[in-house]
Amino acid sequence: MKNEEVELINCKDVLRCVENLEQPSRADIAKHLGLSRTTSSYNINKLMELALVKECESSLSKRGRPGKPIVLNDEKWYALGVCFANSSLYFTVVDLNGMIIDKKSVKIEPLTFDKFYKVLTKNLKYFLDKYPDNILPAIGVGSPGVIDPKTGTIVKAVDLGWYNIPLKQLLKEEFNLPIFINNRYRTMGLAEAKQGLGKGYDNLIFIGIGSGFGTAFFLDGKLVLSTNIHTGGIGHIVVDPHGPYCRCGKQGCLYTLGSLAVLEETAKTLLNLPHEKSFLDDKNDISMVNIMNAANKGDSLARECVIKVADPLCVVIEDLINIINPERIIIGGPMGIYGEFYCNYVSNKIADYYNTTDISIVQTQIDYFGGAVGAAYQVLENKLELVLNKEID
Amino acid sequence: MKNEEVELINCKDVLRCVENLEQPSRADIAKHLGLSRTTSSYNINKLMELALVKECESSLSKRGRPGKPIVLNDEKWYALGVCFANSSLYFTVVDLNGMIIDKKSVKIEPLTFDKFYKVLTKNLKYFLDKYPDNILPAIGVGSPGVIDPKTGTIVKAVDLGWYNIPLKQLLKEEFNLPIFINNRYRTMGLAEAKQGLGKGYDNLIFIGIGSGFGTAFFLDGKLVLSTNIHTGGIGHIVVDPHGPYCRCGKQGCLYTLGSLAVLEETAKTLLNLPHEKSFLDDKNDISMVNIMNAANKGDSLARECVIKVADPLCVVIEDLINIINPERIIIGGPMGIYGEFYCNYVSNKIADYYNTTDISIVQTQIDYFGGAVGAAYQVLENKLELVLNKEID
DNA sequence: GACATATTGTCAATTAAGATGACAAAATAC
DNA sequence: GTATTTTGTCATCTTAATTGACAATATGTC
Repeated sequence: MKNEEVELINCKDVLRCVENLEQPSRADIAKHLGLSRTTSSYNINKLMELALVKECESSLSKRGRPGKPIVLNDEKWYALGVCFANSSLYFTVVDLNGMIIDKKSVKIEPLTFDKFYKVLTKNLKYFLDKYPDNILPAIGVGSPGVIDPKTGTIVKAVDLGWYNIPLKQLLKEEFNLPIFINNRYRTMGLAEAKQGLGKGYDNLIFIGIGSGFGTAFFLDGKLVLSTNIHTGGIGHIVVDPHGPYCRCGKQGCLYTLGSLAVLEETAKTLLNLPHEKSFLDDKNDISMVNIMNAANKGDSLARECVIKVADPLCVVIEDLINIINPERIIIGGPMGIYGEFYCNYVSNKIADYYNTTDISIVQTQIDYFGGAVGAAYQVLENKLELVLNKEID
Repeated sequence: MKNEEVELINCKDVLRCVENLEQPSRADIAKHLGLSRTTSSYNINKLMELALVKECESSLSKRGRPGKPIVLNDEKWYALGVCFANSSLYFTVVDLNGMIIDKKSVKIEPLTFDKFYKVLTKNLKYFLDKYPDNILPAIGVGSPGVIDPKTGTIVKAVDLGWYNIPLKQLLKEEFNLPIFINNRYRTMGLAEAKQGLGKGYDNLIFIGIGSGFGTAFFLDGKLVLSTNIHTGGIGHIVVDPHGPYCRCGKQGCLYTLGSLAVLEETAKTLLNLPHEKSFLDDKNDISMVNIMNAANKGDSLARECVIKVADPLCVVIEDLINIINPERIIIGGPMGIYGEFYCNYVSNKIADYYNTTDISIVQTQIDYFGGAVGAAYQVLENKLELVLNKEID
């Protein structure tokens, strides 16, 4: 290992300490890493020069000279992240703590790749120009579909009809900056893992549910990149071998029984049959959001629809628990965001079989902008190298 | 990072080069790691003094002074591994290449923990005494049941009636050596990943099938420790929600439909009904091994039995493919070892739905001693620290 | 309030490991 | 036979972590 690398590693370790410990002093960090106070101090001073950390006022003090508490510097550097979801591009600018400084969403109409790319680049330029001295020189992206994070290619996004689009390369040529791309449910999961309901869990699954199903696995504390790249993901796990045929070639997979489309169709069918009075009777638009909201308020017809799509999800979640044994599963994406009753139902049903101290199932806390925050976290994870102008991929 | 650590890391990187490259010279290693030839040489010489590597005769040569090829030294250090399977303890002594130098198996009768522990310690002592100057100061163990590798506890081994046994601590006190413990299917998987059919695959699943089901996941090139520690593993994935009740509380899980016991019961049932002539008619003992062998030879009644337990396995394997997306799945453990037809049937059935260039399903190549070889690999992975007398756990 | 004790952050000097450049050794190319 | 290429090693240099000393600054105790 080169000396240069060693210094980078030490610096990174020190930076991680600042992130993970509670306002540590130089001495605390030295103790935590087994380094000398001198080395800790040397690296902290270097990080201060780079404006990645700063000293703040000491609060409580014990016997002895009080150490100066070090925290992430939230005044100089920001990270730019963008995520495509809900037919819109969501842009966020976050500080080093992942707190949103600026944000914007833009509807893509008509929904073509050309329009998407035009809005994407135009707004990225807008934010890069708006904070010329502050934005870390990189862009984080969350995209729908099957993404290969190494090459930065959208391998396929079936619903959009996009295949083999080298988005990373396109953006790299456009902006001459390092680009970090991952599936949008991976970036949403990253946001939850870093600052949301996944914080502190070493073994975590984030399930994103919208028109399709996506997952982010965190095992032994790290986001697993290899899973679910090329195959159908959990959406094509068979729940009922006698169920409806799917375009994947099998019958009764989760996609055919538990998707957003099934929820909406079920509601329409039930509303056309004789039924009790329902909130949904008044609505012109029988959308997922309306059904979820009605179910949350206690509407029995809506709840019947939600349960119909939640039961197949429970089967797949049980498979996930048996195979992966996560400590927590977070249900996110559009159905998770609006599905308070949906998530509670799944959580309670799983609690019938599994001990809730071993596994908790919770509703996501982040909205559509969360995917963009997670995309920005991909940049934040490389902040030191970016500020030092190291080569990244 | 302490200077000491840096040296260890460099030394380890160099050692890994010797393992992974084809007889590299000092210069090859320097090039591969981006180090200077001086540093590469320094570390190789250090490793030679520790008797972990050695020079061998150069074979092919290009223009210029030929480098001296470096290989693992298979003459000085051995690793001791033991695995409990098939009511027996399997002991192996392997060299640094993982080649078996010495082996022994002992049947445990009666099958109690006291007897197990007595035979275990007695034979470990035997091998430690037999190679007093050669055995790396550590012991690798593969055990049935749910194992927590961090604490080294057998959390539960239901079939044996063992609960919360601190095996690592017991052996540590007995031998005063570092102990590495993992589930036996994890150690079998490790052997396959290191030297068998899993070599070269970054994303790999080993499924061990005997009285129960166990798995070892290798993701992004590393054995995942967190999965399947506390829950039922793939054995309790529901295949048919209307199937037989299981002690896990659910109906139709893999354990109730695809286990060794189901195979044997199915054979007994079919043999009592009117049937074509079968090899099994002559046997007094309708055991898994006999059924598998008959099926391998083409016996139709035996094949019917095998297919009955293979079909549920296929369902679970499809789940695994959808969730994990491995490049290869290796079927091992007793049913895998004897199940040539069984494995081929599963492989062919999966090939109907998935592209065989994306995913291959193969029969294990290692026998019962493989679990002990894998257990020894746990020691080999720490050989440098062990020889340097570094603290391990 | 005075003094002892504890802890922090920094400095100069020391130590250690990787890099550099030179050079002899040992092969092939022409 | 000579030029060319590549290897492994040596002395020297560079760099970053450590050590030990010391001033600064807090609390605890009498």
